[in-house]
Amino acid sequence: MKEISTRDAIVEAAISLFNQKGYHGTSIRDIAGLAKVNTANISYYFNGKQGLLEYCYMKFFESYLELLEQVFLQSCSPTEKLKKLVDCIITYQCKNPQLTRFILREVTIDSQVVREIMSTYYVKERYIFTQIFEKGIERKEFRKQSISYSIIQLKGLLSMPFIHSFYVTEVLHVFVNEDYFKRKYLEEIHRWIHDVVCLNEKELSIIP
Amino acid sequence: MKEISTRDAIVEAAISLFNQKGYHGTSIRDIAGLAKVNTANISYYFNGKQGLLEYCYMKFFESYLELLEQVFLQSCSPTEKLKKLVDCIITYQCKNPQLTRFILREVTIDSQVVREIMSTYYVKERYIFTQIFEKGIERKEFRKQSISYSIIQLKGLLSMPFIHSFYVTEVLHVFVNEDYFKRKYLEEIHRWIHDVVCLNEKELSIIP
Amino acid sequence: MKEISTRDAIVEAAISLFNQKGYHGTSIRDIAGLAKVNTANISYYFNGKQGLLEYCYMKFFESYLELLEQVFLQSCSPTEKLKKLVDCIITYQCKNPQLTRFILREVTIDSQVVREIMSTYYVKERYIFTQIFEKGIERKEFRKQSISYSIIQLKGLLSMPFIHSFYVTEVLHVFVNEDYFKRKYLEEIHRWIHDVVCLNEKELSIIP
Amino acid sequence: MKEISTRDAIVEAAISLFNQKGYHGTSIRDIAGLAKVNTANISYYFNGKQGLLEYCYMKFFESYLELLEQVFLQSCSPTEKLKKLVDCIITYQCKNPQLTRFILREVTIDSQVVREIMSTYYVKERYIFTQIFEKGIERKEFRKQSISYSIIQLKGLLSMPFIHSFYVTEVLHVFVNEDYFKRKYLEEIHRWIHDVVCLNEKELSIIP
DNA sequence: CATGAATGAGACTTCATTCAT
DNA sequence: GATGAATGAAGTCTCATTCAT
Repeated sequence: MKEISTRDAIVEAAISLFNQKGYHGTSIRDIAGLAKVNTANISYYFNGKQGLLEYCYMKFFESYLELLEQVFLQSCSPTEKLKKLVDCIITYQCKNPQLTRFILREVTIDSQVVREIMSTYYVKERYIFTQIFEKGIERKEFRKQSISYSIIQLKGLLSMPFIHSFYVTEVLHVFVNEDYFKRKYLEEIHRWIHDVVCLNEKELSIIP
Repeated sequence: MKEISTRDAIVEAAISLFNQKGYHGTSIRDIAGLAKVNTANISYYFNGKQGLLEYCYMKFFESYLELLEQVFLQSCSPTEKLKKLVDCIITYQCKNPQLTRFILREVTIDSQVVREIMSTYYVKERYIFTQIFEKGIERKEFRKQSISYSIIQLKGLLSMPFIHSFYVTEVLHVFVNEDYFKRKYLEEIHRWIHDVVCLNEKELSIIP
Repeated sequence: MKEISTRDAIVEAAISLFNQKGYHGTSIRDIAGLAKVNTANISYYFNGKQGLLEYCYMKFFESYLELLEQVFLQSCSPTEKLKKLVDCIITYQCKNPQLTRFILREVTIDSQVVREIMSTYYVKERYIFTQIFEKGIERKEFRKQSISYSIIQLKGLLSMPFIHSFYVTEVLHVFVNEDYFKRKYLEEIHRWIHDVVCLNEKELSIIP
Repeated sequence: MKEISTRDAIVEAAISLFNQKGYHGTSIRDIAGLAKVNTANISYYFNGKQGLLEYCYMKFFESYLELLEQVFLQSCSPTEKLKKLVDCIITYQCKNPQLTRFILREVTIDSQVVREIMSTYYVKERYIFTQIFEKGIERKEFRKQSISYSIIQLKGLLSMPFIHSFYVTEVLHVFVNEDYFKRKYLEEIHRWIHDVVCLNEKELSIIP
């Protein structure tokens, strides 16, 4: 069996601890301790703690956006595409709950790196969302709506159970890591898409 | 003019900095510097940095829950009550955007204090939400639904623009602190209540 | 009933805490807290923590030396006088065990104040001891001996149970504050005086 | 020449300063300064100031008790054994006067660590003393006596010149670090053993 | 590739003291 | 005579990083 590499051990430990205690609340000693490697390796491999954080950002956003783009390029109706996108994101986040939570939290703090992420990854993400919404409205599948405000809602729905996983578990007793959650929650978002984003029959019938 | 007290100056500075850089990313020197007071005052008044954090938690949640309870006791239909509650929360959060963001972020990190908040304030909040949803379902104003999953969505919608205010501003160019935002976003949540939470006519007509 | 004065409350608290935790290990807040007075009073009455310490030194040594001098002036044989002195010192120390312990410990640390105490009080004490020993030797009540070395022994015997009261209680289960201890221990020192300091019959008989 | 290790330099400096100014009166900056090393090394090697203190305790008591046990296991008469023990202890203390003084003083302050020392090292020490005294009494070499009270006296004699070395030097002009002192003072304690602890001929002749 | 020693910077806290009241 | 606010200094400790090995 291949032993886990020092590098990977560090990343794994870092994600776990950044998730639990936040970036600033975690020391590289904690990380090295959990990963059972020497502290100096963190500087060696990632050029310091900051570098390790940036690596985590990259790890998350590179895959995340690749996923988005892949779905975006598929040819299907806007409604279908939006649903697929949502499935995809929830699936990705369910697979990486710790990384997701910590990134969603950390992205909340203003810093040079975060600004760069905003202006690259998040702008791309917005582009994709916007395109879908615009096409949907144009094709009369979607209700006329402020796309920005719809994105706010969508992102709220998509991130809530992950960033506040602690609340969801402790207070609502809903377990995000169970498969049941994923299916059920996707249904809920699909309903939101159908009832809030799309034109429903009632409204349709009003239009002459 | 009344001079601002040392104590209040500290709280104000703390909220601003905790919001910007996170609790762990902020030093008491930063806080004391911004508040233009001596560092030792933080220990003097709040029994240390941790105490200052706890004071902020209390400051936020005490008012927040008082608000919720006030609305909860009003006598009106569940739909009305839910709308009023949402208005109330958004108004409160708009008035205290920095405090809100930092609390929403910090509550994400597991710690003894956060567990206590979960088991007091958040449990009360859930109780209020649950009561309203149950009454709404009972009275056939609301669709039959999993209340927990509805709360997840609602809280996602309510918190998103505040916790991710940076994203909302920089990427979507929506300005949370403008009055326009509040009116517009409330409309959106009302729509969610109407289209997703409530029984709409279509469904009603199906029921014999 | 007369209420205990602020001043006295401070002294009492200080002695107790200096005894327990040492001078440097005690903060004036601790003292003020125990005495239930405001911290500023310590500076007010004693001109700071250092002043309070010096007051304690004085309180101990003034009475101590007065006692010694009183006994010294009595007219009786050197052996009797030495015994009386010992009784007196042990009685004094038994009455003020906390003060005694803390002074005996603190006097161990080199500082300006301690040097002054050495050169006043301790020099006087030595004078008294020396006089008695010299007279005793001269009168052939005492064995010929090095007075300095005898004083070392005597002071060791006199201070041990007080400075190491903790050890005496915990390890040897001898209770210094009981009246039995005082009687018993005085007997022991009297025996030391009789068997070690004095010329005993055997030796006497050798001398022609 | 072998360079002194950082670790050893710290210990040496600590002993010197703890001796001079007491544990609480010494700052780690002082220690690091004297040892000419970085302050952080103290936490690095000893896990904080408290850890350094505990190391000093161990350093003293481990050797001390090893010595005692070694002597204890020799086969000779109780009187001889007691004398050897005393020689041994005085020699050890003369070799480490600073460490001895500071330990004897610090052990005077109640704390968790001190309690542990009492219940391990001091209990062992008492056991050894007690065994010797019991055997001595049994064999009629020693006078019938309260062993606890004899131990108090013995320990008083053994520790006095070290814990109060400052007094001994300044007031009595006896120099503990000279070889003459050691020989002379041992004689004195031997006399105490002979005249106070042992049965002397006079008393022997009384017993039928 | 990996380690342990060592460091300088900076964080939090406590302390003794002062001052206006 | 007594108090509570406020402070500057100092103390301990942790942190991220570097370097020789």
